[in-house]
Amino acid sequence: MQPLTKRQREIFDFLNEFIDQNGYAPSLEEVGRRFGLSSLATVHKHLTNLQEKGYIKRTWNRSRSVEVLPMRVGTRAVDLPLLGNVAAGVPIEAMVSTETVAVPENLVGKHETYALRVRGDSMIDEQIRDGDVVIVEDRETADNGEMVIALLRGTEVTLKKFYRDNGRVRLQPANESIEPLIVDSNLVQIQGVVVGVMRRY
Amino acid sequence: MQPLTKRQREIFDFLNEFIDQNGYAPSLEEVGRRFGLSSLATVHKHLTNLQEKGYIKRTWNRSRSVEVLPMRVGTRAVDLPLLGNVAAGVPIEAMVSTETVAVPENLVGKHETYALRVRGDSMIDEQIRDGDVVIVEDRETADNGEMVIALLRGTEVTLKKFYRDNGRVRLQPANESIEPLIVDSNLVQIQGVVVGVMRRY
DNA sequence: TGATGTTCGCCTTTTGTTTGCGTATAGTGA
DNA sequence: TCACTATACGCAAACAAAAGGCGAACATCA
Repeated sequence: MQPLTKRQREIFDFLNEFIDQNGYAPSLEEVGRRFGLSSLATVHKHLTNLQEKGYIKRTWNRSRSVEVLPMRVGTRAVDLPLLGNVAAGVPIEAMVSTETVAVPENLVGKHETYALRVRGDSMIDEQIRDGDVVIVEDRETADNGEMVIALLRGTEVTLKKFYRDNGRVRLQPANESIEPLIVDSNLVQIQGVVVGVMRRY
Repeated sequence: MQPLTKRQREIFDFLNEFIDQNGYAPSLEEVGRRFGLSSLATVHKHLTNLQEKGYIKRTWNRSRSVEVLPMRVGTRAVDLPLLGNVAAGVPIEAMVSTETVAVPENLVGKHETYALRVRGDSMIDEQIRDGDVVIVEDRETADNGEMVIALLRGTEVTLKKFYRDNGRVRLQPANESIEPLIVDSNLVQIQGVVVGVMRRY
């Protein structure tokens, strides 16, 4: 990013401060007053320079439309909907609020993807603990060993590892104290496959 | 999201406050009364502007149907440098390549932050497995129970949980089969604190 | 029917844009 | 080193558009 002149730096800092304090951007007149500038053209030119150097963004001819651009331009992230909580055996508990989770886009594939918060320690043997967020890809098929969100007999929802066993399906829990489940493949419907985990301390 | 003008900000703040307090949105008349506006058209225009800028949602011709949309924050991700591998007991193995990891910015605090790939299962009891990426905040102090990157006697580097024990320091491994380490606090130097974990399947 | 939201025309104030002109300053090529 | 040039920085005035406001008529929902 291009370096700023002294004056530009001062004005840029003021913009930051003002927006942070008031929740809206200053008008040209307000910027001018702060720096003792009697002409709005001067202010206008400064803002244009700041914009050309990539520090701010403006919408043309809109009042107080200055936005400060974040300097660290990293990779993009995707906002995934946090659809609900998942715990072994209990149906997914839909959430009321429309919460979302920011996820780096390299974790997201081409399918529809959403997030679920894990409740309980039923997946502890797979190093997934209470409170973790799992990233789920919306798919109807899974490969052996993948962790899936499975719907059993149209009611029970679980998070288990998936194995195909000649005609039947084995759902292996990730907790020693829970027995694996072997059922007919037409009784189990896969809702999604876990492609990632995130935890925050 | 487009920035607001002064007036729009005031009205938006009032909407938030009102909904928060009453559980339902104000009518146009109520908004107008609050700001001393005699014409409902004015209020209506303001709400339309707020809607166009993406701050609120309305259902057409429905009473008190204003909803405040959740702020689009943290949609960005930051590229953190993947500095190396960390395993219990072995010094951090610096990586040659300048690899980076995309991390949602709400996982990153105000300190310098970097990432390390975990090697081995020494942290398995903390649900961190081989191959996981830990997000580390560059700090020199830690609170009890935080997971730290610690440098012992200037050579040995480990990832352990940190406890202060009257003048001494206890470093608790996250693997039952490894003994805790109790040392003088001047022998251990904290290099960073783990603030997050990410795994990819 | 009463409360509420929508739309229209018209007005004033606020704000941003543009043009023209001038000075100081820092770098550039001869 | 010196003229040349580009850029930053500044002023003033004219202009254009958005933002903010009014009242009245109209539509819609419960």
